[in-house]
This record gives sequence, C-alpha cells and structure tokens, in this order.
Amino acid sequence: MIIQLDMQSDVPIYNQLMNQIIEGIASGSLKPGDPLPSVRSMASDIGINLHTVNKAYTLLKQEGFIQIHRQKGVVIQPDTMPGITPEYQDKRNAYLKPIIAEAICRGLSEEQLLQIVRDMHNEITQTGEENV
Amino acid sequence: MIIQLDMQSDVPIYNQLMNQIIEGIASGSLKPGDPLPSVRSMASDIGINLHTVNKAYTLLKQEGFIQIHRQKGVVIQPDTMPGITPEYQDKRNAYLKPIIAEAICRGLSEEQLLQIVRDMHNEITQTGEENV
Amino acid sequence: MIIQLDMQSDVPIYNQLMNQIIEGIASGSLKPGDPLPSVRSMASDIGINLHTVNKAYTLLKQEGFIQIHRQKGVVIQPDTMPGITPEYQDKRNAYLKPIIAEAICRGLSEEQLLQIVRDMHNEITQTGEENV
Amino acid sequence: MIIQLDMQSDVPIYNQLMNQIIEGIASGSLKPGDPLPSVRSMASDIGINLHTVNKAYTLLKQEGFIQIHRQKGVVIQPDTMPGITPEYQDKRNAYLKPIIAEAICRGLSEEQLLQIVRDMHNEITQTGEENV
DNA sequence: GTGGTCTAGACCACA
DNA sequence: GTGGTCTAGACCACT
Repeated sequence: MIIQLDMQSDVPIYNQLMNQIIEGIASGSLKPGDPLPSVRSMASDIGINLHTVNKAYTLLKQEGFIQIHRQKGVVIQPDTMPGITPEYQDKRNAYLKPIIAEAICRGLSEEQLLQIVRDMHNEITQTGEENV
Repeated sequence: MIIQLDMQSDVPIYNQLMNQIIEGIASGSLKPGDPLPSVRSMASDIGINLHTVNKAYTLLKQEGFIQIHRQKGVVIQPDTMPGITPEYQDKRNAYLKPIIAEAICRGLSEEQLLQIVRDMHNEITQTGEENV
Repeated sequence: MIIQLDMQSDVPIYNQLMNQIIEGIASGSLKPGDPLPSVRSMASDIGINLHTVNKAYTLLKQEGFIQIHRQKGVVIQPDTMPGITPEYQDKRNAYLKPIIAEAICRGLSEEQLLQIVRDMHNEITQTGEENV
Repeated sequence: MIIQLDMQSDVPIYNQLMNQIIEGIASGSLKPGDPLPSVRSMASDIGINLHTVNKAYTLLKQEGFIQIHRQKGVVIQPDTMPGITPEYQDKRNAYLKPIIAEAICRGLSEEQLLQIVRDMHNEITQTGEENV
C-alpha cells in the first residue's frame, strides 16, 4: 500500500489519506481484516505528524471503514463494510452535482461523462488485481 | 435564478455560489450573455458578505464562465464556454476518484453508479427546461 | 452557563465539557439557537486548551446538538434536536446496564432506583427554570 | 457464566469484565460464595491478557464484590455485599446524570425513561432466574 | 476574529 | 508498543 500525498493540494492531508485508504479498499489491495500501520509508523512512513494520521484513522473508524482495536492496532473492517445510508447518498450527490454541472458546461456529452466514470471505475478495480 | 446556500456546509460559501451559477449555466436557466446581479445586489439578495460574492465572481471569470465589465456589469460568457483543458481534467478526476472509490466500497455496482450519474445529468438538464 | 470541570476525573475533559453542554440544553438554560462562546474564549474561560474545546464542539456537532457556522460561531441546534436513533439506544443501554447492575448488587430496590432517576430528572429540568 | 467482550468498544477490557461479573451477581447467576475461575484460566478462557483479568479482579476486590484467597482462589463475596456508600452514590450520580440529560435532549419523557430503567432492571434480574 | 489544519512534544491507560 | 488525551504554537481560509 503506497500512499501518495500532495502537500500543495487544498485538500487536507488527513482527507487525502482517508481517500487513499478507501481507494485501496475499493481496488482490493486492502482486504477486509488486513492490518494498517500504526499511527506512528504510518506517520513516519509518509512523513507527516502522527496526529494527522490519527485524525484520518478516527474518521475512517467513525464511518465504518476500519476498526481500531485497543492497543492492538488498526485493521480494515472485517465484517460488513458501511452500506448505502441516506447521509452517504446526500453527501455523494452534493459532491457529484457540481462536477457533472461543470462537465456539461464544458461541453461533455452524457455519454462522454459516463465513459469517464466507466474508465475510472475500471482503473480502480483493475489496479487491485495486479496486487493479487 | 434562485441561489440556495448551506451556511453549515464545510464547502466555502464562495464555492457554493460558484457551483450554483455553474449549475444554472448547465441547466440552461442561465444562458450565454445573460446578466448576473452586481456584486453588491447579489450579496444583499442572498445575505452574505460582499467580498464573498466578489471572490466567487473573480474565480468564475478566471475559469472563463463569466465576463466582468466595469460599467456593463457581469454577464454569462457570451462567446465560447471554457473547454476541456488538461487542468480541468486533472481536477475533475481528482475529485471524481474518491467518490467512485467510496461507492465501490459501499457496494454500488458499476451500473448503479452510472445510473446515478445519468439521473443527476437528467435532473440538471431538465431543471433548466422548465425555466425556458 | 457555568462550566464545572474536574481535572482529576478519569472522564476526559472534552467529554465533561460535552456533558455539561448537553445538561445545559436539557435543563433549558441553553435554548435552541443560543450562541456558545467561541473555542478560544471558552478555552480561556475554563482554563483549558482551545483544541480540547474544539474536540468537544466537533463531536457535539457530529451528534447534532450544535451547529458550527463558518466564521460566525457556534449555536445550539435551532432546528430539530437529534432523536432516538438505534445507535443512541445501544450506547445508552450499554452505559445504563452496568449502573443498574451495580445498584442491584448494592441492594437498591427497583423502586429506589426509579426514585433516584426521578429525582435526577427533576433536578436537571428544574435547574433550568431558575434561569428562565 | 459466559463473558461477552467487545474488543472495539472504548470501554477498557478490564472494565467490561468487571461489569460482566457485577451483572452476573445482580442477575443471580453468580451467588455469594460461588467460585470464579483463576486469573490464569479466566484469561485463557476469554482470550485476553492475564494482567487484564488480574486488574479486574483486584478492583472488584477493592470494591468488595469478591474475595481473593491465596490458595482457595477467587469467590463471590460470601458475606455482606458492598452497600450504599457516599463514594458509590457520587460515582453513580456522576455517570447517571449525562445519560438522563441526553435522554431529555433527545425527547424522551420522564415516564419513557423510567420504563427503560424498569425494563432493563427486569432484563437483568430475569436473566438470572433462567440459570437457577 | 472565527474555525480548520498541521506540527510537536508530553503523559497516560491499556495489553 | 499502541492509541487516547492534553497542551502549545503556528498558519491559513473564510467572512
């Protein structure tokens, strides 16, 4: 699991880290039950403060993507991944809408847009298969 | 053009305002050449700070969605809308990837995901037709 | 709103602060829409670090008891307070069970236990009436 | 006596273990004079660290719920159970108050709250009768 | 001036 | 050694 952070991005580091881990799960390179590095080792691995890692882990735990075991470490949610909650749908649509709107403005057709989504979907799911 | 802002959202107000205007253009309720309220009147209309509106307008101008004329006021880009630039593609993909990854984690199939995009695309483009 | 913290308690400070605010709401001394001190002023008022206050506020926001407006400050949830969610019920029962079990062990009758709850309920709700 | 631990809970393991034993006493499934497994066997039974069990036992002994004899092992307090001490009352009220306050905030009436306590009281005392 | 983020260092409870 | 908490100081975006 290689974490790539953009320190110049306007997206907070803890948020980027969360996204990378979620992508890892989506791609299959992180499987349910897999251990994650401790906050300290993850922090030193990617060169950021341990509190930033801690924040990312805590939020991922709150959303149900990982489990934090007391003094044992962190693992990818081994039971059921979080499902399609109304809050998730609201959040997802709120983030998706501006993207689609801008795409329309810039002249992308519906089919082009769908193709981009298809490509990115395949890119994510196929990334993991290499690691299997 | 009705602007809906969520003051509690973590999305900055100026960003929400930009998105609303872009959605207006995408839906067709704002057409090329259409005038936009002045910074001052927009600010008082929706009850936010003048500088916030100014920031939104300036950024929209930078991206090429609107034109700001000193005397004539603000109008939707009457000439060619901004196209598919590499910067746009990078930004779009950067925002799209985490959304798709999380959708996969939560068990959405590729087809369900595409359907959501289709629905939202139709929602945006049809919203405008009512206003024609 | 007077905040009383026990720095010696095993209950984390941010947790005590959350509880005090929730009690304030329950008693009616904090009403929906009422403003709360900024993280900085609350922190200096009660002599703790602003990050600790921030943590309490953030968690209260996540649970829906308060709203954090961007750059405007913090107010008690003016709309609908959080309701009876399954997660709340689980958490409440998990905390309540050991208390009731120990009470039984120590020889409290069911009626005595209920009376304690009644008394405490009245104590909380009447505290606020003085402040009306 | 079946011990159920939640390794992901924020409640320390030794605390959960204490609570389970107290609930066992409250329900009657553990009676005064009944033997408890040794620290060693309890630890291996429920798959936790020996020191964790030791800590739970020591605290239970301090509070007077069990007796620890060097040779004879561990037994539920055969003489008088700990009573209603001022320290107990303070601790109980400190834990009870936030629960009741939150219940009020979430719209539970006093009667609903009392009913929850009644139900839980019956749940605990009736659980034991099955084991008699 | 407000909250949000990041860094840093320290202590503690837990296992 | 692990995560949890608290403190402290700094910078930034937003309004």
